[in-house]
Amino acid sequence: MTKDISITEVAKRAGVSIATVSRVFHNRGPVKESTRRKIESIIEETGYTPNQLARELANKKTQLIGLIVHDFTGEGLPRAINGVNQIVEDQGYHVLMTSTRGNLDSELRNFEILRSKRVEGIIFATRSFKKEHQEIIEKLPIPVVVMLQDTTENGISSVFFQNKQFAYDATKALLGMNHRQLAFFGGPSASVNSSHRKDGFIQAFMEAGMTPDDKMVKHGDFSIESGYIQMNKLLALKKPFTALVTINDAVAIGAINCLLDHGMRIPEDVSIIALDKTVVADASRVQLSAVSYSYQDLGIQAAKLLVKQIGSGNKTIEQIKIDYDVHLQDSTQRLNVKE
Amino acid sequence: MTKDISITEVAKRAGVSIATVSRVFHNRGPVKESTRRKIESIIEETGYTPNQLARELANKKTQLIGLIVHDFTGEGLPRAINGVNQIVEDQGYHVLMTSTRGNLDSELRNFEILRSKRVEGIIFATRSFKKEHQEIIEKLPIPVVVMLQDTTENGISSVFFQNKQFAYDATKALLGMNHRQLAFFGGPSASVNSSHRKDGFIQAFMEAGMTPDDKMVKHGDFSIESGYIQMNKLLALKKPFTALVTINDAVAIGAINCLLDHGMRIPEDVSIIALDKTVVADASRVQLSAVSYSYQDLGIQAAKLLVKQIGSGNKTIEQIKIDYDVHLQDSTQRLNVKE
DNA sequence: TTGTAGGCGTTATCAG
DNA sequence: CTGATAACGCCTACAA
Repeated sequence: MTKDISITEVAKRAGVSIATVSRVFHNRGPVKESTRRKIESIIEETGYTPNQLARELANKKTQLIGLIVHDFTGEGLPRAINGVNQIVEDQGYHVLMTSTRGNLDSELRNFEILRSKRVEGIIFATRSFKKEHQEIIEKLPIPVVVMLQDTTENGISSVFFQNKQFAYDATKALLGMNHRQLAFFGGPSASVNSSHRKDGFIQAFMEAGMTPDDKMVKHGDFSIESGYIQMNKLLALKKPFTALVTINDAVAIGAINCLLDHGMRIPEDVSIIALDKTVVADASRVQLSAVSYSYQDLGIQAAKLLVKQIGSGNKTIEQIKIDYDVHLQDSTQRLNVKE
Repeated sequence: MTKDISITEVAKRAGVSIATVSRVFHNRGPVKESTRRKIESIIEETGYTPNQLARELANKKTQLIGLIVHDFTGEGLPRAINGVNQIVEDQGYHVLMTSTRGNLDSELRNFEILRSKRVEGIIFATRSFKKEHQEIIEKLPIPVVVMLQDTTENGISSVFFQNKQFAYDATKALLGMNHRQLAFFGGPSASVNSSHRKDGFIQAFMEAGMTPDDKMVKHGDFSIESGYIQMNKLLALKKPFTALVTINDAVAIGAINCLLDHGMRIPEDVSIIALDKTVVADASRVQLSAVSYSYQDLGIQAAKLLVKQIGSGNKTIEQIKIDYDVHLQDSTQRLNVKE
């Protein structure tokens, strides 16, 4: 339980001025070898650590970046946060974290709080980007990078997944395997990412000259249980379908479990492709065909972009799209066309 | 892109002294109504936000707590972090987060960094608590709470799960169902928590008057895949067993999938109980019997304890054990004893 | 009701 | 080589 000691105290004990102590501590400027040693030994025995607050006040640099997220759970976000932290620490920055529970007021307040803490930049992850966000960000004297949403139109840099694009690709893959009766299990209808994925699904569908049946497009949340429930409802409709696109792997597993419980087989009876692949996918008894993309990379790119903007001082708007892969494994199968 | 403005600047524009501006901003002390309005309008139009650094320097309070974790991923930790953040923000504190990738040097360095940032307390989550940690913590002028390990013996407050106890209870439950040939799938042998759970398993086993067979105790990691691999190895031994205790639900699912792939049935052929229940458990086709405890609560308790210690200024050593439940569901079954 | 001034712990500039 | 001293932005007596 050593108490914190100030540079003045060290100087006093060494019988020198604080300027000299500072020089010794930072190895800069000339110092006579004997006094240097004297000071060093005092620093050692007192356990002196410079007060970063004072230091930061003096050079107007906090080496802090702020992070605003809904919460810290979920399959992907923690990985993204990890990516952010990794990059940021490598650059000598630290992360001040805040969570908002998705509450708009809380989000806006967090921008204020982080600003008053003089963070040098902010990474903001949100499920839905609103005008209020844009307004507050515009007034901020520091760069902001949005994660998970494309905010290019709002004049703000962002790093995000290509939701519509990969949903389109995945759907095309199913169509290419001769499937024509497709279902889609989305997330909450309020989720922007979910609706973009739905858009991709529908676009591929329509380009194939078909009109999607509203009844085949369901909404739930991102959980395994939700997949199970949605599938139960779908089966109750007694409408034929040969393939399914799900918002993520958890929902796919729920759907698969439900199908298996009804005595159906994957992929013989139904082909399934998931639009997100996390560790949960490993739990599937059928190797899941899925679109995958790296949350870690999402965080890394966001952090790199932010640090770059902090360094260059300019706020040019950049847009970074994270790559994805469509992996076809055992849960999808070519449909034999019966004439 | 409003620039940050200082209190001096506001005072200048309002034609008053900074003391008056301060009074207005904090609503304290008497201020003439007209000058108050004048100042308020200037604060409004300049978007003045007090510089927390300067403020904190002046009152020697940062309202910051530090968090040191291995990384931000995993099933449980993000929930714990969420719990921490929730409590801490409610109390007007903020969290400075650092991750160490399990590297000892990095852990020690993070203590120094956080200290120099003058956080008022630290929450440290680690997989193995070492002497080096103890030494550095003892020298810190601020309270530290360790999460996930019992560090009472090291004279440091901690909040943790009752690993040995619940492993013992779970094993007893199986023994109570007449199972006598038990296997145990642990995590990495270096994991302290894993070895405590193994201890509980072995103790229950020995209390029943039996000696555990080393071959039936396996080590891997915490993943679904690891469960699958360990089960494959176990089956290769061709040793009979009727029940299995796994380090967590993911490993249980891997083991179950492997058993199902070998044409065996759960729980008819093997009863399984997992020593941790997270969202992954939902993916199991057989409702998993498992021990469950709240990671969120772990974080909440740790944060509450830390805030309390910061407030009271004393560093009394406290120990908080998180409660658990043993839920017996469909993956375990009473064994019919054949005479 | 308002202003002055010292202090918080550093950094940095400029004399000695 | 070394030491004053003015910032940095704010708080808080204490004076006026």
